[in-house]
Amino acid sequence: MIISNNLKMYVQKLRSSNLRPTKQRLKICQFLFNREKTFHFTVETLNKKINKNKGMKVSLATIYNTVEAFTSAGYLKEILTSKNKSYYDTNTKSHHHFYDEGSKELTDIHYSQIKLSKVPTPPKGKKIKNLEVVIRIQK
Amino acid sequence: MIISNNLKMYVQKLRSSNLRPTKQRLKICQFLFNREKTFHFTVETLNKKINKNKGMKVSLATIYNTVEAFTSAGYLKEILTSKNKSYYDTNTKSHHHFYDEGSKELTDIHYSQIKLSKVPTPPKGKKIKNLEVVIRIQK
DNA sequence: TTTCTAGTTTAGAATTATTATAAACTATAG
DNA sequence: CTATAGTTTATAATAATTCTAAACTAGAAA
Ligand SMILES: [Mn+2]
Ligand SMILES: [Mn+2]
Ligand SMILES: [Zn+2]
Ligand SMILES: [Zn+2]
Repeated sequence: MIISNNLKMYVQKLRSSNLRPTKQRLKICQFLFNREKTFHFTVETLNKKINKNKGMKVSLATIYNTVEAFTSAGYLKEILTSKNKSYYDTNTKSHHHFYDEGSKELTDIHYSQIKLSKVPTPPKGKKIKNLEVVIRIQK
Repeated sequence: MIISNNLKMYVQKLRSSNLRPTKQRLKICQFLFNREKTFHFTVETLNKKINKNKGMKVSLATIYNTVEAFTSAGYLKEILTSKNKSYYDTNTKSHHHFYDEGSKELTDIHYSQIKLSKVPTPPKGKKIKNLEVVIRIQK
């Protein structure tokens, strides 16, 4: 895969969600999606990594806006683990996580690695939106 | 059960955890623990309910301090559900929850109501701290 | 190509949840 | 009763996030 091809791909991807392919968004796309493995992050860590090298600076407000836009568009998934801080995941498929309370890091658990053989029915009028497990681990 | 007996009980309970039985703490104990069913709350809702009636006012700082002290003492459990807001539970036994994204309310699921027939081993050097499931529900 | 405009970026202000500070108050040991 | 460590409280500080409004820009239309 060649970088320029990726760029074109991201332009398509953004356009298809009615998001203009700005240089900020493309930079964030390259950073987030041009990788082999799942990436888990907070806005704070993403901001640091995006603005580490001396290229064009992306403002913190734009990082927030973009993460929100990408989540709405289905390119990112929000993972609820930690109180007071939002975590995001480039793996948008349904899957589970380990959450390390020490390092505060998430690790994927493939969906098939956890089997829920008994699940309660939700209260009437309500349906299950999501059944992903977060297993808290520590030393 | 008579209120005055409860009061004595809470005095014991607090003393046994090296917490002085102040009138603020006893008021919060009465409110939280003198009830049949599990109570789920945030600091915001607890503060409102404690200070609704025209009795002695308990400051927000004390609500925070007390919830923290009771959680450390094992009288309350923190439930991680919502980003950016801490939820607490008077049911300190290991159990699961429904979390309604609309009403933002928690409902207990008894531990036996969910069966995890396959659970991955944690990364080496790490152990599972907690395996409680939060099932997100919506209309 | 230039023009127009809605969408976007940005710095900074505002908001929300929580924690820290430090002075006044109080439970309780002696 | 007195001393003192623990507690409460108003308020300030911090952290994460959202809001605001002005400057900027992508891309449609002229
Ligand atoms: Mn917070
Ligand atoms: Mn927050
Ligand atoms: Zn993941
Ligand atoms: Zn519960």
